[in-house]
Amino acid sequence: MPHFPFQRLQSELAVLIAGTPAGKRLPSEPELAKQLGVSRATLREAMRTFETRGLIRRRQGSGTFVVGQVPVINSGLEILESLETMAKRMNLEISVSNLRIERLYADQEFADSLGVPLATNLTRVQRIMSTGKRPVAFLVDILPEDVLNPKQLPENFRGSVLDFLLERGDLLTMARAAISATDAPADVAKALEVQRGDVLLQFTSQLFLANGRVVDHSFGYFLPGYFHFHILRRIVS
Amino acid sequence: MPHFPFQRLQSELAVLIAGTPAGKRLPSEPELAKQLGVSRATLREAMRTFETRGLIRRRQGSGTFVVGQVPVINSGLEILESLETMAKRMNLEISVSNLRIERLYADQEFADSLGVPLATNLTRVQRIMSTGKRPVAFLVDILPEDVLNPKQLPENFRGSVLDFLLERGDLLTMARAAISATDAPADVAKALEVQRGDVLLQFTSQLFLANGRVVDHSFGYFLPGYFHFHILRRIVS
DNA sequence: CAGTGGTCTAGACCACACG
DNA sequence: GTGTGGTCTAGACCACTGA
Repeated sequence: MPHFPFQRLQSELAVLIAGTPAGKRLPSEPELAKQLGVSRATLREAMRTFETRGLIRRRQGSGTFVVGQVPVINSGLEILESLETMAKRMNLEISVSNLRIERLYADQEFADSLGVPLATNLTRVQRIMSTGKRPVAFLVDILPEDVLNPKQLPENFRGSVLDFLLERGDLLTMARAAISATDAPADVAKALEVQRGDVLLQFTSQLFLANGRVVDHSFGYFLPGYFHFHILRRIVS
Repeated sequence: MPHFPFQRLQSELAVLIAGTPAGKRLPSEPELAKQLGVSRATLREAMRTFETRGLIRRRQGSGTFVVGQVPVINSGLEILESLETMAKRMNLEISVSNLRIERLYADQEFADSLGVPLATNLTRVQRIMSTGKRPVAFLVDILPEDVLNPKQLPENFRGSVLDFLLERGDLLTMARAAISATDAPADVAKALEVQRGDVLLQFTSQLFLANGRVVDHSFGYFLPGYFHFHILRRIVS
C-alpha cells in the first residue's frame, strides 16, 4: 500500500469519470471508497478537484453525476459589458434567479468605494446567474440610492444594473475590476450549490461616470470551470 | 452545542489571530482543537481559509504563525510587463529561486498554442518568485528553441523571459492572458509551500510578435492574498 | 530527539432528495 | 423511509523542523 493514496486515487477517478456517460450517476461515496480501498474522507478530497474543474457535480441527497460538455462563457475583460450581453453574443442561454433588491446604509467600506458619506442610503441588487440548470455566478451591485432607486426599476428588470444604466443613457466610461481567487464563503457556496471551501474566481469592481464619479460598487463569484476570462495585455513604450 | 461548529470556529479563530502579534506562533493543532472543543480535522478546515487570505502561515514540523502586514503586489493587467518590472515600479523586493531551464519536445497542447509542429524543440523556463522569505508565484515559460535557445541566455539571467526578449529587441506587441482559479496541484503546492488543494489564482498566456507569431506560452500560479490584480474595462460603442 | 503540521482511517450523525 | 452527500469526531501514523 503506497504512502500517498491521493495521486493514485486521482488517476483512478479520472479514468472512472472519463468512462462514465454524461449525466450518469457514479456509485455512492461509501461504495466507491470501499472499491478503491480508501476512506471516505480521502475520496471526497480527491473528488473535490474534479468538481472544481466542472467534470462532476455532487448533489446532497441525490448523488454524484458526471457532467459532459460544460457550457463555457468565454470573454475578453477589456470590454465592459454585462454577463447577459456576453451570453447573448455567444448564443448561450442564461437565466437569473434569487433576484433581491434591498436598501441599506453605507458602511465604511462602501462609503470609501463609492465616495459618499457614511450611512448614505444605498441600493443593493443581488442575483444568481445560471446556464442550463446550473448556477454559475453570484453577483451583487451596490449603488447610491440617488443613482438607482428601486422604484425606478421596470417590472421586467432582470438584474443587470449595467445594462439598465446604459439604456437609461448614463455616461458610463469604464470600470476598474480587481480579480482574485477565494474559498467559497458559506452563503455563496449555498447559492452556487458547491461545498464550503470550494475554489471560486472573485471579481470586485467599481463603475465610473465620465465625470469621474463612482456610481456602482459590485462584486461577484464565478465557478472557474464555467468561465474563460481573458485579457489583452499591451506593451507600453 | 450548535450543529455547525464551523462558523463559530471561524469567528473564534479570527479573534485569536487578530489578537496575536505578527510572527508569533499559535498553539499546536491538537491543543487548539481541545481548547475550542472541536476535532483537529474541523479545526484545520477552518484554518485553511485564514491561510488563503494570507493571515497565517502553516509550516510542517515548525508550527502555525501569524503573518502581519502582507506585502501586496498591486498591478493593472492591461500593461504587459514582467513581475520583476511590477515589483521594481512598486519598490518591492522580490527574488527568484528554483530557476530551471530545460529542453523538451512539443506535445499537442504546446504545438497548438505556439503554432509549431508536434515534437518541435522547445525551451522551458521555470522559476519561483518570493517576496521576503515567502514564495508567492510559480511561473513557467515555454518557447520554441529557435526563439529562445538556452545557450543564448546570459550568466546573470534571472528568469524573466519577457524582459530578456524585450532587451534583445524582439518586436513584441501584446499578450493574451486567461485568468482562472484553481486548486493547487501537488507540485505547485509544494513549491509555494501551501497545502494540496489550497486556492490559487491561475494565469495562462500567449505572447505575440508584431507579425502575429506566438513566441511564448506561459502559465503561472499566484497566492491570492499577495496579489491585487486589476483591469480597466471600457465601454465600446 | 520531541514536537509540529500533513495525511489517512473508521465510524457516526445530519440534512436533503426522491419515491 | 431509504439512500445520498455534508459534516464532524477520535485516533493513528507520517514527514519535517529545530534544539
